Amino acid sequence: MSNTNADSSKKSTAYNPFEVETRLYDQWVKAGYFNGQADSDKKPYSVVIPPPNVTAVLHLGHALNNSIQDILVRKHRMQGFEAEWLPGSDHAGIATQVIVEKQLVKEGTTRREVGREKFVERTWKWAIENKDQILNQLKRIGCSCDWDRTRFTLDEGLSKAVAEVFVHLYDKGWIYRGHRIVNWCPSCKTSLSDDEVEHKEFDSHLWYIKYKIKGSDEYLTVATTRPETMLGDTALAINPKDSRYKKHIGKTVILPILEREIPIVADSYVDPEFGTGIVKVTPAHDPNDFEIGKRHDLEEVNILNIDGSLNENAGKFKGMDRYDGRKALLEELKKKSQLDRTEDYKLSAGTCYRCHTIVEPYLSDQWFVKMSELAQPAVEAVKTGKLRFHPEYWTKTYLHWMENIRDWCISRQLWWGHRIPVWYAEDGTAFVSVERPTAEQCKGYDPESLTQDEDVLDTWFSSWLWPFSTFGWPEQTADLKKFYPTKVLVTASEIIFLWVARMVMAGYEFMGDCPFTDVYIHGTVRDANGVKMSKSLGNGIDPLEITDKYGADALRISLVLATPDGQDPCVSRNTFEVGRNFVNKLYQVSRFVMMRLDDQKPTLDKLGEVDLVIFDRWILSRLERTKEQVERAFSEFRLNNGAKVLYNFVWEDYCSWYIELIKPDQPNTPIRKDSLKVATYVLGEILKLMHPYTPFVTEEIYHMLRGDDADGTTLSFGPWPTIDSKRKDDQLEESLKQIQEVVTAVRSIRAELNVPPGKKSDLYIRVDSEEFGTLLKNHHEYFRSLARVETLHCGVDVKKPPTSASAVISGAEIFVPLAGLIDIEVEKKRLQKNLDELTGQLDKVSRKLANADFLANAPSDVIDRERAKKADYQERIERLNRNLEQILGW
RNA sequence: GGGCGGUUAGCUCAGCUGGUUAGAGCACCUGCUUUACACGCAGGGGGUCACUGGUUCGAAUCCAGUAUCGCCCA
Repeated sequence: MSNTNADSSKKSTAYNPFEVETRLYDQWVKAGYFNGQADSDKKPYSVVIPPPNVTAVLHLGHALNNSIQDILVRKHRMQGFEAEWLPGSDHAGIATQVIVEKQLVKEGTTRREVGREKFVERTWKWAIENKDQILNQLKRIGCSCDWDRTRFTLDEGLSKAVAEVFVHLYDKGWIYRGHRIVNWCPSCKTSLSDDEVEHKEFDSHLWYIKYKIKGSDEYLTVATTRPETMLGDTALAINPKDSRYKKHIGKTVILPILEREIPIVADSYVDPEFGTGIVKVTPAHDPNDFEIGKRHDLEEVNILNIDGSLNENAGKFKGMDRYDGRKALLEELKKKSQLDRTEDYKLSAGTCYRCHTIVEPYLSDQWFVKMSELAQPAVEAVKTGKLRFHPEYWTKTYLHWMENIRDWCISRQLWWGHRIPVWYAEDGTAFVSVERPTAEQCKGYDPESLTQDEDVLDTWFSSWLWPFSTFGWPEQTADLKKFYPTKVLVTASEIIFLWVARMVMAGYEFMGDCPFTDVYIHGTVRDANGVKMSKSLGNGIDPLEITDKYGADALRISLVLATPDGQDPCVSRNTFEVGRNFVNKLYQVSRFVMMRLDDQKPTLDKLGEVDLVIFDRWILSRLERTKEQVERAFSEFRLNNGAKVLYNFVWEDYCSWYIELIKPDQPNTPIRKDSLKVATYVLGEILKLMHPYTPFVTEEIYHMLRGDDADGTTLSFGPWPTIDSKRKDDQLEESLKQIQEVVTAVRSIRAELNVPPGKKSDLYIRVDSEEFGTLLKNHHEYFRSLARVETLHCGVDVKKPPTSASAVISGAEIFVPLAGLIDIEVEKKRLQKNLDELTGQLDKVSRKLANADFLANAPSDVIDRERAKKADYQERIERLNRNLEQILGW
């Protein structure tokens, strides 16, 4: 911001992504690059998108999730796979219904007033208007989805799949209707599955209530966190082994306020340590009490309406909200002296994952899926390695849940969703069928007189079929044949149970095969303070705002660079500068190469016959190493690593060293022809390796370099760089490291002694070996401008020129004559610092080598290495000392 | 209460099967209108690797425990 003046005085050549990105994306879609072909001979690589809710707008979590998928899909498309990335969205039963209901309330009406048919119609309208919003936003960030195959969980085909699955499981006896305690959200007015409930801690109290024993003046005191449920108590329970209360078993107590007489029962569920060791039993409002009630044949008294208010069973509290009722009831108990005491208590309570209201355990008739058998093959899949999690440790979480799996409550008291395919006759006889039963199916009953179950199915009951219902199941389509099973599922950890595990079960049950082989779990995006981004906190960053500001490529690569394996990325607005800068760097170096190419035709895809100098061979060696590391990163699902490897290779090896090395001393002198070919070829490989991460800028540069018409030229189909290990040369890389050390040493001297950058200086190097000397002499034309060298003197018996600054590196002594420029104090400090460092290291290594145990036990190559180190340190210290003494003599 | 993960430079993180001079990016300091790039170049400062104990010739790395933060499950 402070250099606005500099910006305006010089025309900026910075990369401008906006025009590029929209233009290229249109081209790609028009050309059909993203459309998977079911009849292709290529091996499939298919991925289904975790369908975002129709209610969702794009947030950074989506951006990260979909960037990762796009990177994987694009890479495999380049590798020659038939890539298919199927997009879509899910109808999000509760969330969507809540939105439309709110609209109705604003209009002064309710869904019941409007009626089911009209309400569903209206919700559809809303869904159609909104369901493409987030998918369109994904286009902005460059996702290469097959848009022609976009699906919605309420599409006809997918709905048919849901009904088929319901009937299939019902026929197998794995779907049943039960009178059970479920999690009830009084705000959404529906049941929730266990996995849709989030437990949170609250500061609350433990209330001690006194129950009078009938026919006595004695009281029994009970501790409870939910006093209002007392109104539904139908017993007190004690542990049969609890000697304190044994004598009361079989007696009855009088329920305060309602004055109902209820029994005292013995049940081993009761924990004598908790509270007073006596518990109140409310079978209709607590899952454990429900079980106790079953065992003791207790009455179930429901005291709540579906909105959480107290019903007629609550006596004088009828009509009050549950918490107002609690207050009133406590007042009343106090008045009657039946509230013994109140203690502070940390309460863990379930909340609705959609609206965060505290859920109530609620007794009702619901449909359940029996899970134990379904889970078996899903457990096997992981144990046999057929299904792998990345990072691997998620396997444990998955298995733990699978092995303790509980039945799944799938009915929801909503109107928006797949209506349960069950029809009832007036006498309650139920018929389960994909469509309304025919006369034949419901023998004896008039099909028209049947009424369909009022409830709809859990949204996850449709999304667990997503990997195959989207490809046409239950029809045996060509798509299904080609693209199922999919390859990888990419998601955050929050929905491993809700979605991933269930998909695996459905895959085995209905397709006979695991729906994917790899599950890639990435972190959840947090803000700079490590707090989860959320709408309610308002700490989110809009990915489109970032895209507008920095471009989609910058957004993508920044996110990936910021996301460590399996950990949560902490992201702030300037996180994205990293990617923006990187994209620009790539663009700038490409501009440079292009300018130097002039009319030469670039050799982007292969190197051809070239005469290589050492630096050419070096960058080619580094390139191969980079390819290997990138490939490894992909195979291990460590995209973050892959991005870092590319970042370093491009910035350090390619831009800072290679391009600078081959740049001629004088401006406007052409670069050595074959080195330019190498530079161009390496750039081409960089573009390909980076294309999955930053598709736009790489494609744009590719077009620019080729100079041909953009149409029909694309990196989308590769070729993906292949590895040529023969080009790797460890020794060569070592030699280059030495040259780099020389350059760095000279630069360091010049910088620390404040030599004006424009002033060149001579360079004297005393080398230990002729070999090193020859290497430096033969190539000094290349590095002399990097070190600002006027004349190089190099050899085994070079003498230190008077008043020169010095540096000591392995195998060489470096002298820079600086008559009149040298500050003795500064130079002394420099050398002394260096000396101190080396002395410390020598000390360490000497002690090691003086240790007889070390010499006896360590492998010989380790010992040799330590000895070599020691010799090197000694040599360098000696030289530093000599140089220091000389200065002192000045 | 059970399980999982983290704790390495001011910040965000690398560091694979123990032997590296503990690295990178950002931030910071110094210098620079150097032939693509100030969204840049060069140089530099900064870490008792959470703690304690153990294994080992040798531990950031392996083991045990403690502390602390986070997530999941109950």
